[in-house]
Amino acid sequence: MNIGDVSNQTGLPAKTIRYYEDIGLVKPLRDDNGYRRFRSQDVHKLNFLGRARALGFTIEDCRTLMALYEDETRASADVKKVARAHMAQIEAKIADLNAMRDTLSHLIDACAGDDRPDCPILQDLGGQA
Amino acid sequence: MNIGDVSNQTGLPAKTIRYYEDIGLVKPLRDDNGYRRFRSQDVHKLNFLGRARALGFTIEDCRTLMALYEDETRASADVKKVARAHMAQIEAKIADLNAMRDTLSHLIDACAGDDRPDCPILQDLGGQA
DNA sequence: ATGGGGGTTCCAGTCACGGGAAGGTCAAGG
DNA sequence: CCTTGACCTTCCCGTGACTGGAACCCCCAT
Repeated sequence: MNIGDVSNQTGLPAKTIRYYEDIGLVKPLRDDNGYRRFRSQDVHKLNFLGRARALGFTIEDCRTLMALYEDETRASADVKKVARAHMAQIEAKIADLNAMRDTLSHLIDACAGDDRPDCPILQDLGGQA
Repeated sequence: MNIGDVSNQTGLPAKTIRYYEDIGLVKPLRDDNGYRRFRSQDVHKLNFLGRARALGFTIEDCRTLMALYEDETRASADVKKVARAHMAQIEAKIADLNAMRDTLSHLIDACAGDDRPDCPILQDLGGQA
């Protein structure tokens, strides 16, 4: 399989797949003409990576998870630890964003949104809250 | 005021303040020795920027908001528009993160987290959901 | 004179790619 | 045989909003 087919099958852009090879996440073979040749196990790996990335794991997390995936003697505790650390990050981010949203929501509600210059949003940013 | 004092007053790292000058958000004067000299209006601007950034506005949004802030003839509608667009982005991000968190939460709950290799997290990532 | 705590510039790195240039390869059609 | 067009290759630059660090200057106190 060439990179275009793999891209279609996995939904990952060809650029991304090349990048993943660059950083050693996947190691396709090469044809005589220099084209990458992907085996089914490569495609499987890429699907794994795509799903992990979709869950927000960093590339380094993905590397760790892949290693665990391929290690038959792994302990599921190690996987869970990575997942929990990541979820903590996500929850922290959600909390941040919720705080922003709440503040913004109040400010937006308080703003007339007409052609006059008075604006509680700018007042708040300017420090006269 | 030198940059260190401004940094203390605004809570912004000196590096960040220099960066804001670089991209034209603030224009402090210079002393004869080359040191930046910040007037109170510069400090005020930096506080404005700090608050806007804390609400998650991009630098470009900040530039726009600052321009509106300094324009006495602005229409509050323009400010509100920027704020609403930003809030939409935030809500989209929250939705994404909530979806990730929910999926992760289920997977983490399902994982024994012991010394055995069986792991529903890896199974899911591997495509055997 | 020396030490320490300011300040300055500039360059490189972050993260996970994306855009685009310049060029090689392959299969189909005229 | 030639061309066209769709592939593929590498390489380099840009993203956003900074952060770290090197190398150097300035000023005051001891």
